[in-house]
Amino acid sequence: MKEQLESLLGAAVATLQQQGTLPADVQPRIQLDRPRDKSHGDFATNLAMMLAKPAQMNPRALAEAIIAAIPDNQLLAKCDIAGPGFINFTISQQQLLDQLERAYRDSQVGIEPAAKTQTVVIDYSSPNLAKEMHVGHLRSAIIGDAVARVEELLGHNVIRQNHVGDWGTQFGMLLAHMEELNNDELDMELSNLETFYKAAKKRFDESEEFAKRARELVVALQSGEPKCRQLWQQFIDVSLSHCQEVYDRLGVKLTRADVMAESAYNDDLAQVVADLREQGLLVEDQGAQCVFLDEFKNKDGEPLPVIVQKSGGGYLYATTDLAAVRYRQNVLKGDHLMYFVDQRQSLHFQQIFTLARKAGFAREDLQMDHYGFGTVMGKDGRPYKSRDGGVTKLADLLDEAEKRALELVQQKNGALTEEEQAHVAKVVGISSVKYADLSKNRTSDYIFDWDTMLSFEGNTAPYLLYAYTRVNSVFSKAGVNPDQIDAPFVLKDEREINLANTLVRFNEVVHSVADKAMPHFLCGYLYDVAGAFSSFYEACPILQTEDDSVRQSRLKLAALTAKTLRQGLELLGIPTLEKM
RNA sequence: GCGCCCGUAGCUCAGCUGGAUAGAGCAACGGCCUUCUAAGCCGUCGGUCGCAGGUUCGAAUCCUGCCGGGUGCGCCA
Repeated sequence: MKEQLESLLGAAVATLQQQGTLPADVQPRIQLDRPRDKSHGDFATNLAMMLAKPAQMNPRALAEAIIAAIPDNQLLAKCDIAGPGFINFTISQQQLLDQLERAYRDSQVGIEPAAKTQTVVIDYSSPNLAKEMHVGHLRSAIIGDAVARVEELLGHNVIRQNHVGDWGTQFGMLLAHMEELNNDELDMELSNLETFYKAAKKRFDESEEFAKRARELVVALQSGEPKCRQLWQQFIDVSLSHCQEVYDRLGVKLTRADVMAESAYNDDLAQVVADLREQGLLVEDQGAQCVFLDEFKNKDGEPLPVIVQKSGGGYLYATTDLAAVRYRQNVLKGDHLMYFVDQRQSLHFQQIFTLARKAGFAREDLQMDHYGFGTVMGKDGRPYKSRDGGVTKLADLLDEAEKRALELVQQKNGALTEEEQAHVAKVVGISSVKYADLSKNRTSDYIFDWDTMLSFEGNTAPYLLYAYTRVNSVFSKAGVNPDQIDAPFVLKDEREINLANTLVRFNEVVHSVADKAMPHFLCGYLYDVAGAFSSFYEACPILQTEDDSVRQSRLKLAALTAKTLRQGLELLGIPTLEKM
């Protein structure tokens, strides 16, 4: 709808340019808003005010000319000029009805594929395997997964990349600790990577001999010593299965097949450095191989180096990331590389992107974007910590979410069987954590608060899930198949109209999520849908209605609501519940 | 010191490329269950958009300078 109107306005501008009313050289960006106030129509544009100056006309007069130049169409019922020169558009009701009908019948709920489809490589989650996943790993996994789902639905070829850290220096320490344990001890200790890491670290700090062995093992590992590699592989397997458990619980779509570990690039690192040298980009500084980029300055205003090889000969994460860019472009054939990594690494990624282009690793038209996100904070406004002050393991966090949700379910709905309660608690608990994260602006820090996220009021997962079950119960009560309502939509009540207008926005919202990699747009939208439905549900009886055509229409509105909520939540990686 | 992000109601957050009286939820207060799930709905109260300038017909939004917070800046990832 929005796009259609945009092209109508584009045509109007072109006509005015032909007529000489508007100078031919202006190329206005056509801006369309959804006015908050319904008296301002369904859409509004400030086009006349933007063009008033170049046209040397008063905005209201120009607005009239624009309206006159809009081609004949089925879309608009009314165009009004308001205020200083806004044009307010009212969409014809037939158009709204057609759109609803289309969404109702469409398997994608009216979401149109992207104009041009691309291969999108999405780097997300990417934890360090040395430790168990903790709170800090939540956002990348959840946000990245939601965006990946959206990109997929829009028809892009999505390739997930879990760039796990399995190659750093800390693995020496872990391997040294593994060596010291017999098989039984090892199995036991590996069951909790957090304590295993701490134990290894303790040995490392206390024993000089151990530290020496740890450093030897790093070298042995990276040079491919078989015994050492075998030990390492054992550790990685354990750590990856911990990750997989978390992904499965979270409903994050990553699998082992998406793992492209840092170690996988090992063989290419020397080549990366050699290529940089060949390009004349490399400078040796204090024994390290560096590239100095003029774009980035240090504290003295001098160019900042990207170190690609340590003075000892070792490689760094910058080297690996450069190799990864090359792999994603050349092997995976990516058109767009997306990185969902903590905001704090933004300088690093800017350097990598700049350098990758400069070195010719990335084509001019390769799109690379770092989508950073803020920190998860505790209620005290400090980064979220567990009670003992340490980092909270993700597995423990999810346990607590499910536990708290179960308490709620037990006190709220005694009608469910124990089994049902357990299922509802799992879904509600996990979804609450995810939704709390997804519903906030990606770039800002957010405060992690159990009570707010598990509340049934406001923009929360429980509220949305509940709204869905209310819709669903209408159909189970009526014994009607929501997909087979063969009657037209009839919109009379203002709450019906409001719900309908909300439902048809789905397509543009999903596209804006993809454009900006901002899932919270979708959350806000689904909250609007649930709110519009709840108001409708209170005010407009469905099953008790005498008039059958109204009854059918309301059922159909409910069906489309359910469909929209289900699809929207699925894009966020949140399942729906039939009852709760 | 330099770079990036942020500062909106008592609290948690929206506010999309500048647009019409700055919006939700919580909290506070008041209504609505013999009727489709009240885990809901309806209403009232609440703001100098950190401060000061500037650009503009129009600024929470863009620019500059302060104040306050976060984070990053050579061999960790």
